[in-house]
Amino acid sequence: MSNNQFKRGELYSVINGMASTAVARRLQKNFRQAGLDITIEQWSILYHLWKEDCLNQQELCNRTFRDKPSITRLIDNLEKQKLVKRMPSKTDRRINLVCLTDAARELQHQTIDIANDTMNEALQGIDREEIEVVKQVLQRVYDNLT
Amino acid sequence: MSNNQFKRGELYSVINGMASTAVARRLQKNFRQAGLDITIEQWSILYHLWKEDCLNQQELCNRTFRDKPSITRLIDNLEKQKLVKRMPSKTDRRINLVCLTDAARELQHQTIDIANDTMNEALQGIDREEIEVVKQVLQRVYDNLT
DNA sequence: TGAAAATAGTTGCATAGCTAACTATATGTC
DNA sequence: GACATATAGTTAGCTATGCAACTATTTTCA
Repeated sequence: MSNNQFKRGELYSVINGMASTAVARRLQKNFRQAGLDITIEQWSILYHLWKEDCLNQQELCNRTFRDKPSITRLIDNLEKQKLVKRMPSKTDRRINLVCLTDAARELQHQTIDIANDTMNEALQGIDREEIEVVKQVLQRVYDNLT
Repeated sequence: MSNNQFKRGELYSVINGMASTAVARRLQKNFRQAGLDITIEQWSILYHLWKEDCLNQQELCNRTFRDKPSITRLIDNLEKQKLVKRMPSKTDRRINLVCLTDAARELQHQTIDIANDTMNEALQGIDREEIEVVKQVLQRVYDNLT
């Protein structure tokens, strides 16, 4: 096979594995070192609820790019840890609203600095315009496939 | 919290979730539609072996950014499907060399077009320089954290 | 109004991820 | 040569992911 044929595969490798894995692991490690018993996946759910509380599960699917069973189980685990509570919607009985507890609101203050520090570390030496390009390209990749 | 405080988190969200999930799912779907019973994770192992056969497991860890137990199980599953074979190294008895079978070599031809088509679809409307920026930024993110 | 289609969420099953603890072999040093 | 240390790989336990099939509601429309 020519080298050319592997260019795309290599890019797949880059987009899919490397950076995201490294960032995720570092963030997880930094949470743990701060004594916070929370996974980055759980954090990413809380992150969206901190921006807008009491989203339903489908909305969390859309915003986190996960499927419904994944959200069901993440919410199960977050409920076990008393960080969120499922509240049945009054207008549509199919819907669960996922609402933050006080404990989760407290967690926001504990994690936001860790997340910012981690991303600053990850983005060291990369300038604003490059970051902008990455965001736009990844957004377009996503749009191309959905 | 100010909007500013969430900029980094948002970028994390973008790098970590969106594009990579979308590409992975599409690739998986395209494999399945072609009747290929293989996961993208398994494919990514084969991808490295097609470039260089008979790597040991630790080397596969390094090249795929996975940890050792993950590789152990991926190789377990690939062996079950008769796509690779563990060969004990003759010079160092701690080491397994992971070598392709004929079936896996055949699979290369069946999957390479699917992978290329998928990446072309994903990268539609994105020009070469932008792709270059993304690759370099993600590489630097990785380097910053390792 | 009543049957079909759409939507929200759950459950079962398989794969994959991470950490920690473990075995086995190899290396380095006194 | 022997003991400490490093390295390769495996196992166990938990969380997370994806798909398919399922239940329960709501909406659509003939």
